Amino acid sequence: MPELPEVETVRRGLAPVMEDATIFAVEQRRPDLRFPFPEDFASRLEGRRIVSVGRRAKFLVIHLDRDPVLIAHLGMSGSFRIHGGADENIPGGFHHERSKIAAHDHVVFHLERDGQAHRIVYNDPRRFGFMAFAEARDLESHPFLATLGIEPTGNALDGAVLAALLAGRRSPLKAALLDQKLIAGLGNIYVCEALWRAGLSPKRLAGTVSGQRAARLADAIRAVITDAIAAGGSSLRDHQLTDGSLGYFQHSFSVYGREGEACRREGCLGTVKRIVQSGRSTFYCSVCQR
DNA sequence: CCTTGAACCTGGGCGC
DNA sequence: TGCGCCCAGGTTCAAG
Repeated sequence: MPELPEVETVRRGLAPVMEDATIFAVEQRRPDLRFPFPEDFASRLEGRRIVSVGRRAKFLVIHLDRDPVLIAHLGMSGSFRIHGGADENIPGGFHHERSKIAAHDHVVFHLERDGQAHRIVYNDPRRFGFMAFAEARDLESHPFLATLGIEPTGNALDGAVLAALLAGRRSPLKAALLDQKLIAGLGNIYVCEALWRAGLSPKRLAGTVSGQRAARLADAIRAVITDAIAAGGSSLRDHQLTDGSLGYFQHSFSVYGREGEACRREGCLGTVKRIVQSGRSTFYCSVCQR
């Protein structure tokens, strides 16, 4: 899935088309994804104007001109595609059969903006993604968002904050960084990459990271997220950008997916290893990550 | 409370 | 070629 940089890239692709657009029809093509769609999903969206397309951790948060707020998660394989513009039908000329539906296209949002029609298509082969409604005034306390920790973007995540989050934790550092209650938005790829950049072992006890180590790790986390967003995210398997193009950050991976290759750190003679931690692959160099 | 493991799905790649 | 197994960006839930 899409980790934070991929979701942010998707958000930036959707915002120019969705913001200020009116939703004039929603095709919901199955009753559920990971969870059932909310009651009256299509009808509660139809007729609404989109005010903003935001993001919290890996969740897209779409504000409308009145309740509900639409929360969307891409799961492991979800993606949004934008179709249309000048050649698209506009309200009144709208025909369902005009939608060219591909396998696993689960939701089609028909939008009208500045007199032009657009379709936003949500595709998700594995259906680990989901969509939900929240009330704007209770957004922060919605079950999906209430427990999320600090965003790894911006300057809020520094060494002292990170050390406080990790203090006393008995789990491996890798598992702690994946915990969305502590830092919200990191996933398997960027945790591996940040640990390599910081020179810290994924197996180290989380609670042992403090002081200079914590400062280095906080810097590494912010840097890898910033770099990945700047590159338009990573493209793995079926993840793609809203225009169907691919992100480039995967070419910058230092350890992820590089099992058996030489460590890329200057002067390090180690080899990238793959181990399994809590059921998921960890890639790291046991020589320079301690 | 903390931590771990199973469950939810489909599809691609690989070895036989 | 076909089959079975392993693997894949995440989150929720149950149990220790």
